[in-house]
Amino acid sequence: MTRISRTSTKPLGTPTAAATIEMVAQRAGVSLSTVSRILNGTAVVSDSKKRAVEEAIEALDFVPNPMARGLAGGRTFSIGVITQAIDSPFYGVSLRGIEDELDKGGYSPLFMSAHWDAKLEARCVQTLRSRRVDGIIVLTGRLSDKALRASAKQLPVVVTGRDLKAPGLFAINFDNFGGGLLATRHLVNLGHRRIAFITGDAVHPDSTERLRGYRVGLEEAGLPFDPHLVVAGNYSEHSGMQAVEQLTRDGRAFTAIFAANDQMANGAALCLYRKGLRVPHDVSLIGFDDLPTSSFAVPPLSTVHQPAYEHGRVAASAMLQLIKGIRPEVVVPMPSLVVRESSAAITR
Amino acid sequence: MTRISRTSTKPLGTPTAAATIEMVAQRAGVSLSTVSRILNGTAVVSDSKKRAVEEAIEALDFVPNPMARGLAGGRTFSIGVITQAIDSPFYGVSLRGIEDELDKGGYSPLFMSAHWDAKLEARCVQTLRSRRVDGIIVLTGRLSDKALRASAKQLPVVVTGRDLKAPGLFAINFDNFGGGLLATRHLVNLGHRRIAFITGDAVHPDSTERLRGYRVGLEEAGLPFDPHLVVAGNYSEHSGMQAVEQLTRDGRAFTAIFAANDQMANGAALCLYRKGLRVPHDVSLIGFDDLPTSSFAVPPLSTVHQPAYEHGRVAASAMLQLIKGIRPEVVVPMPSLVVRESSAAITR
DNA sequence: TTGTATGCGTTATCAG
DNA sequence: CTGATAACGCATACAA
Repeated sequence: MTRISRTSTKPLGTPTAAATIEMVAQRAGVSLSTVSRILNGTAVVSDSKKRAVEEAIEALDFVPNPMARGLAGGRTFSIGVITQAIDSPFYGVSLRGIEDELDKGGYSPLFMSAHWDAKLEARCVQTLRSRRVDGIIVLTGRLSDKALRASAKQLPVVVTGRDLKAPGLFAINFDNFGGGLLATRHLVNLGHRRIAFITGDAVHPDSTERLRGYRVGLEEAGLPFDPHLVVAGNYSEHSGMQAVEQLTRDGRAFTAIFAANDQMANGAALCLYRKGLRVPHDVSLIGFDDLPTSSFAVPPLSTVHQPAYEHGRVAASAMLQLIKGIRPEVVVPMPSLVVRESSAAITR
Repeated sequence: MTRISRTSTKPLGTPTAAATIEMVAQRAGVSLSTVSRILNGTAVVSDSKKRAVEEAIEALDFVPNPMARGLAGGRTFSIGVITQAIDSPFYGVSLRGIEDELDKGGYSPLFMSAHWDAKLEARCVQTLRSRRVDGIIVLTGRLSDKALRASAKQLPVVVTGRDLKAPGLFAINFDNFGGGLLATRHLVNLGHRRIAFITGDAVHPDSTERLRGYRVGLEEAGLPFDPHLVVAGNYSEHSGMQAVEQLTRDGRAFTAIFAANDQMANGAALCLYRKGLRVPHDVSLIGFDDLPTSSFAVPPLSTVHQPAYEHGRVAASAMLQLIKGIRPEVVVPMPSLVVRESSAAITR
């Protein structure tokens, strides 16, 4: 019977009894603080001692205890990351970018999902703060700018998808307008004149920016803006389906659809399929985001590529700089058009 | 653990510097250790003092410092979670389950991606241990059973997708065989007699189990097993495409395809589409996993539903029990058949 | 350049 | 039941 007992007095043969700085110092024949200095590069240390310490560290397989480090130094080397859903197909990629970049700086991410709920998001911030994270990265949250500013007074904050300026706060916005323009121009160039637009969640600035890109794209081409061709979605596949449903129910004539994200484009594609409308023969379709799965959709989806992984890296990099006390300087990656098989020249 | 602050007259950001136990003790007129006891339920405390302390905690908006707790108590209240890719469409849902369940017990997950690389995975374990996590959950990793057993000697380990028994180790396996059987029977019942199978990564037990389900399903129906109809994939969309490519290039006759996961099924669907083969009219298709997006595929994909969210919850729950020192007792959720529109009765 | 001493916020071990 | 007090492992002023 294999029963785990925690009460017993360690009969387990612990191979590595977690070395401490003290042990390292002893083995290297130096003081405890010298080891600490070498570890943190806090001060210059003689080469000989340095070598001795490094050897001891190696030999003892020493790894600093983050807990003690945090307690003593007031830092935890962990960054809270608030995302809306840890299983989001889009943000997931960004999380990886954050993870990778943070790791370079010796930091670890602490992910929390807010599920698109401002209240929950505020709670995430609380929890994160109670965990004493050294900073918080918010991926396009629902928190008010005001709340964000308040948080930034307590600890460094990086937020994506907004334009915002405040001390201790760094906002990174991506060119949603440009992306929207790109997509619209593509459709226009293909000869489409009646292009429907499925919006994202109205409260999202990125959604309204994409819409603006659509409007300007139309304008550029001298095409009229028809409000009836703009239907509201909420970034979910389901809303994409409903949007097409509404469009056809209302008898709107259109030859192309620009969905504010790939998920809605997929929903739209399904609805079109159900109605016997072929993509792209009967209606062209373009999305936004370029989810990893979009190139395998049937047919492969034309879309606006967002470098989500880079987004994550950039955000993490900004945080690292913020922590170091320097004003972040980052290059924000631009969206680009990806033409696949869901969009084609108009046939009628 | 985190208390939601009531509607008080206090403005948003608490400018007060993080309250400590000492401050609480002072305000409540008791000793520091009494507060600790109440916080942890370590011993019985008189009701009067208890009330006083609770009031002080509320008033000071006190939240224990995890760092100090970790240092003193030797615990961190965080659980390492090793997943293969934080942006995996399938595991992402499980992560949410883990997150939610862990939260109930006052624990936080620390996610790490191993990218299907055993070496990297071993490093994740190291990093996690250096962070002093209280336990590690491994989602279907590549680590050898031996390595896992070794880790379990140091701290509680929960692993999914394996059958394994060791002290300090709890393995949760899901019924991949049953799922494979379900899918195969479905196709057989639809009248299909030449059913192709696209395997997952050969090193994965879950993949081979699904294959076994396929074989037994064939057997049950008195159908011959044709090795030529089994083609190797690696769980990626691309490999699904290649598999169909190979099947058709070799001129194999088949009326249905069972892919060992939805991603490969999607790849297969795309390849079929390119070849002018309609789903399900010309060939029926069924996947495995039931990704969130699968119900919006064109056409919506029939598949074997895996309760991934529950998987995560179950794993986390097992970990919590392991930590408490009790032998985990969990109910493992079963897979179920989801018939959508990619599978239909044979037409020829 | 190096070592010493103090403190970080809790838990745990003792006596009362 | 309750309260001192010693760890916990490290960073950091302060000395040398």
